[in-house]
Amino acid sequence: MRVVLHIDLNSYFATIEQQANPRLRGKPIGVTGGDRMGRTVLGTASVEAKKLGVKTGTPIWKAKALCPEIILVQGDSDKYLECTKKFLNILKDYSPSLEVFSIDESFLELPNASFEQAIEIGIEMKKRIKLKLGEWVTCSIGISYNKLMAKLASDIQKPDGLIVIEDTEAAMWILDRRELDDVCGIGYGIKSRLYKMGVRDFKTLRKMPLESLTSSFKSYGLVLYNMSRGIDYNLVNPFYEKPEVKSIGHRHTLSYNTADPDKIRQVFYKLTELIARRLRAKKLIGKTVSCWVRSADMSGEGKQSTIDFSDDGLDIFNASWKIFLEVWDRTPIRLIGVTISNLKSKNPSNVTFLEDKLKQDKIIKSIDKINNKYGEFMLKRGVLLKVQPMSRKPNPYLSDRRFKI
DNA sequence: TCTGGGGTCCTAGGACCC
DNA sequence: TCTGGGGTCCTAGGACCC
Repeated sequence: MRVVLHIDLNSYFATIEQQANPRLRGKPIGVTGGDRMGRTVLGTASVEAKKLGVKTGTPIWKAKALCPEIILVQGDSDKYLECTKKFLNILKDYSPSLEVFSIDESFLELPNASFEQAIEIGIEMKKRIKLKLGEWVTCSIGISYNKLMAKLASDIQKPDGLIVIEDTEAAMWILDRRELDDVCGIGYGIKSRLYKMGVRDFKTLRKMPLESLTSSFKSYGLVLYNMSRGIDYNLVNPFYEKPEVKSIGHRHTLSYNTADPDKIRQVFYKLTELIARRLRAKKLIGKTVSCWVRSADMSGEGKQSTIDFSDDGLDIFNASWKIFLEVWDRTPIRLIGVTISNLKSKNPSNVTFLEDKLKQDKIIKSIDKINNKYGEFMLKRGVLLKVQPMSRKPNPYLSDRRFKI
């Protein structure tokens, strides 16, 4: 039996702010991003604010309406990252199998541990987190036999919880008392599709034949089928094996809707330059530029196109602006988003690896071609002589680990 | 005055090459 | 001249997470 912990820092940004500033403690606070007015939403609501119906993601104007005494605090991402590092350093002590799920959530797998030992570790962890990050910083820990149920378990008791779900029987008992979208992997879209099929809870979902789920949801049908039974085969992905970023993007909601091309172009310049700066900081270049536009009625449209690998803001601007002009119907727009994906390292050593691989691929192809034509043995020897100098170097693609570092 | 901003993953079809 | 099938790249679109 696997033992997986999910550790969730409660109202993270808010508790960090309350820890840093005693005057905020015990009060409803909301942590905001950039601007405090207009069309922005809360990054985090404190426990006190949550009690008054203000949730993370509530628009600021609405938070003020629900809770006029709410104190808005400007968020400080550097501070949170520093705290997260301390948090992860504590978790690392218990197992190398640590997956960083987000800035305030992690999975930890304890090989060869019992649930009793996991509970002890959980209690100790909580103490150490408070000691290191401050008395106000609490976490909810879920312990179970897979990631799905560990995450659900940590959600049950907030703040400062510790819940264990030991087996599938307990899992199903709990699932039957939760909403479909309480589970990680079911969001608004899938929930409403299930509702239309007459499935409103996990009990009913469990009765659905696998075939009818796969016919509606394709491969995700099996995931749903398993979910309703508390089954989840996903492994904990250790942080040191996590691949590099796959895409870098920015979106921005304008402070007011506009159809003024000059204003919009200014935003594009800003977004694309920000993206390019981040690419350069990570020594990456990207190939696919996507642009997404949201109209005043919240409907959206987007497209993508490919460019030559680049980390130049102007290249990204040109590509995204071109897409925008194709997509834009000249009505006022609300949001602009630009993302670059298909990234690779600008690092020359990696580029030579890449070229080596391309060359090797070509050679392998020609070997195969010749062999298919003339038979396996005779001609292989001749071609292999040519490959020799190249294959003396270990192929980095044979070892995942090497390639990722 | 409804609904931010950072991401990831998956599917499917068409183009193109061998 | 009429074909199969595998693989890769590109694009669109959908769904999910925090």
